[in-house]
Amino acid sequence: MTKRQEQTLITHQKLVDAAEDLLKKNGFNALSVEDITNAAGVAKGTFYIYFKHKEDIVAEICRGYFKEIEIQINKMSGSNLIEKLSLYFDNFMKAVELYGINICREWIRASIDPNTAPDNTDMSKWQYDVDMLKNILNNAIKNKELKENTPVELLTHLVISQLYGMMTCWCMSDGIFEPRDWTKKFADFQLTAILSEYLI
Amino acid sequence: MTKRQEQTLITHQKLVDAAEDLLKKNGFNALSVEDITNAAGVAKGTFYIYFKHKEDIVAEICRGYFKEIEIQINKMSGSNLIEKLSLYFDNFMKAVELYGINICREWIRASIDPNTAPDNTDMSKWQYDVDMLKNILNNAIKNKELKENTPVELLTHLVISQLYGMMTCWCMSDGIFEPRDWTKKFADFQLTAILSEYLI
Amino acid sequence: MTKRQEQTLITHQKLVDAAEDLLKKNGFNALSVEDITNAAGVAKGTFYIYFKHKEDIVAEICRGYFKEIEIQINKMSGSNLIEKLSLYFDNFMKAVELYGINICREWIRASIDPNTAPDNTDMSKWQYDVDMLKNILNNAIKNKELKENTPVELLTHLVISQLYGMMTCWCMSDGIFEPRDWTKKFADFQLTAILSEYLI
Amino acid sequence: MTKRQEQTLITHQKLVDAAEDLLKKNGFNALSVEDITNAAGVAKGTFYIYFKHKEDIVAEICRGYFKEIEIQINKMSGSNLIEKLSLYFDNFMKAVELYGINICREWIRASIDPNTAPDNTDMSKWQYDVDMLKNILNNAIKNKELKENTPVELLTHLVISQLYGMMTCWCMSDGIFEPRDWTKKFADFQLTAILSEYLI
DNA sequence: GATGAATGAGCATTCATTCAT
DNA sequence: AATGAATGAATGCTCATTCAT
Repeated sequence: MTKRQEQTLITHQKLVDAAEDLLKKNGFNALSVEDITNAAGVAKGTFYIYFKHKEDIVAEICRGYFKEIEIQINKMSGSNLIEKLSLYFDNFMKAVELYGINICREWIRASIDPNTAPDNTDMSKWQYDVDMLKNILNNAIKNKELKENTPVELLTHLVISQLYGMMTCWCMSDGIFEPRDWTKKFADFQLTAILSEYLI
Repeated sequence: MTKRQEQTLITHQKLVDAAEDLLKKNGFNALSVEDITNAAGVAKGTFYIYFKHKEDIVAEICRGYFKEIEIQINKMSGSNLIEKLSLYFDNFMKAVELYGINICREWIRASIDPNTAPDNTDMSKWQYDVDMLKNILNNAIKNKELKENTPVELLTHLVISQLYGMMTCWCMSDGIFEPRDWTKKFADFQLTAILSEYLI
Repeated sequence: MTKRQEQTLITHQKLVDAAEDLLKKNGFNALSVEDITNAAGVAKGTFYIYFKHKEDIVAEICRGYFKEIEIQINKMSGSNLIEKLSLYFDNFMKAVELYGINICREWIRASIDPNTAPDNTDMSKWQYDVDMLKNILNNAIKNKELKENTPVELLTHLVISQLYGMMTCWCMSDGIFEPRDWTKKFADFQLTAILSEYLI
Repeated sequence: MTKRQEQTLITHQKLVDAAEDLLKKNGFNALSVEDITNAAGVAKGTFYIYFKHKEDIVAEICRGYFKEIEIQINKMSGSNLIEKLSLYFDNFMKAVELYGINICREWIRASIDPNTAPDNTDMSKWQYDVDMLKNILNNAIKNKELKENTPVELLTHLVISQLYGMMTCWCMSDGIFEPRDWTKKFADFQLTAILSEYLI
């Protein structure tokens, strides 16, 4: 890599780091391009070399988080279905806690708001999660862990909405609600109840 | 009531109606005080006679919706616990669909965002729901429908997060996800599994 | 008129005067809303109470000038055709000189540039002048000063383009070219030559 | 010519061609250095190796057009004065039509605006035209086609302002006004009237 | 000569809120 | 109570130009 390419990466990272910091501290509403560039120690115009719109840097930050969760999930290959789903839940919520309440608020806000990212034609995080869970359940059918007649779509939605509900309630309670405790209980408790009928 | 007091009520209602309309049509981000007063047919300054801050009118609109839900719930007094909770769910989601996606987005957005309503010292909608559900469960214990050792807090949170998760996913899917179908399935299916252990 | 309406007129005038001053001094390119409001002694936002777009104040200024010319023209009713046209020319150019080179530059610039005024659906100044001249010639035909077969359109265009050409050359020469001298010579000289064939 | 010098010429031409294209398509206001370099397929910085300022490339483009007109004029040597001037007019307007309305708008705009080209110490196009016409008339005096007492300056200005007026009106009318028709009529008609007194 | 990242001044426009009338 | 003019901070984005590589 040439020195120039290196510099480019560094500047890009400085911007992302600064934006992430500010996002964690103050949330999206208080995020301005000028604040980001000031914090990153570059000129205002530099921002627009790397991002076409203000929203794009937020999208990139979120994408980074999603990637990490995905990596975690893919490591869980060996275990059985309930363990897998429990781990999925736990990873999701661990991530949620790690990122902090403002990032999660932004995550929900952006997912809910259709006008957020003009160029963000990526599949939404929500759809992404739906697909990933469906995949896990379909694989379980293939592996004879679940019956053929399992209502994959229905179960997926129940699980997903529980997951997003946990996160949403956590944000609403301003962090008082303890997501991982409840998540664990959900897994131990509700997941078994839901799946029992279809487990082989 | 004097004629003046009447006029006051009328103007207040005109403002609320106009804001509600705009909120449903365009969502919160596109809502400006000027638009509201224009639509209501009053001067800009009049708004500030009735509401100290822009957010306050939104809070009032949401409060109206919550009230309606509460009234529905209170009518359900006769039935047994599972029926009651099923009805609660159904009413909640019926309301969600009725209000439309933009109102719900605003509802979530406002619930999530701590900076929304400066003067809104009301208990949050979320806390309100938590308390109402706890109440239902506690009453069920008193009425000997549920065992004494029922983990009320835990069950409440599981149910609430499922409820808010449904709504959140509905908004995220831009209305594709059908909340009432899934809600019904949740009630028939998951609720029984969760409660069975504690039902007397 | 109430005190309030008076104040409105005053502020509006302050803005127009300030903008006109700056336009005369620096031309359109150097004209910013902030400069205008600073010069007018009002807040930046006040500008947008009176004008939807920056260009609109320029349009209004120009409209003011056109109006004045029109008033002059309408006073000339008694005289014969050549006198009338000479006076028209002279008034036009007197106005040009009075307004100054920057106003005229803006006038030409705005007339030439189709993207200038978003809301300016007014007939263009050029078309306005064309129509006014046509009118003068048509009236002369009615009054038996000109033959029936006078090529009104052709003469109008020759005269108009001479008029605008004078103004344009004046701007190009940065004021060195003396428009009124040349205009007078044009009238004495060229106008007679052009019209002689058609005069009765 | 070395290979390097060749390359230099090629890059220079690529820039000019790209700028000319964009100018014709969108006019000057929409012309940015980045657009030019993108269209030319070179880096942004490359532009500043060839042109000190953005305006300079426009000046060069216009200069190219002027050169062409000049070449046309110089071919006309044999004919008599009226024919020569008619041809001059016709060539001028043929060029105007050929270049298109956006180039002409820019031409006028640039001629009118004194702040356009910081380094452009060239004689202006207008002055250039004035001098060329004066030259033609002075030569006619020398060749005994015109009387000694012909008011060269006056006639020059009348002719030039008619010429620029035609072009200006063409731009103002957004191309509706047909310059070459009117030009021909001007030549047949007005030119003779103006000159008749001085022709020998 | 070529590159393209970096600069930073510049600018139109929005909008919640105040307050004199 | 009602008005609507006035405020002025806030902000996303553009773009000509520079300069290290």
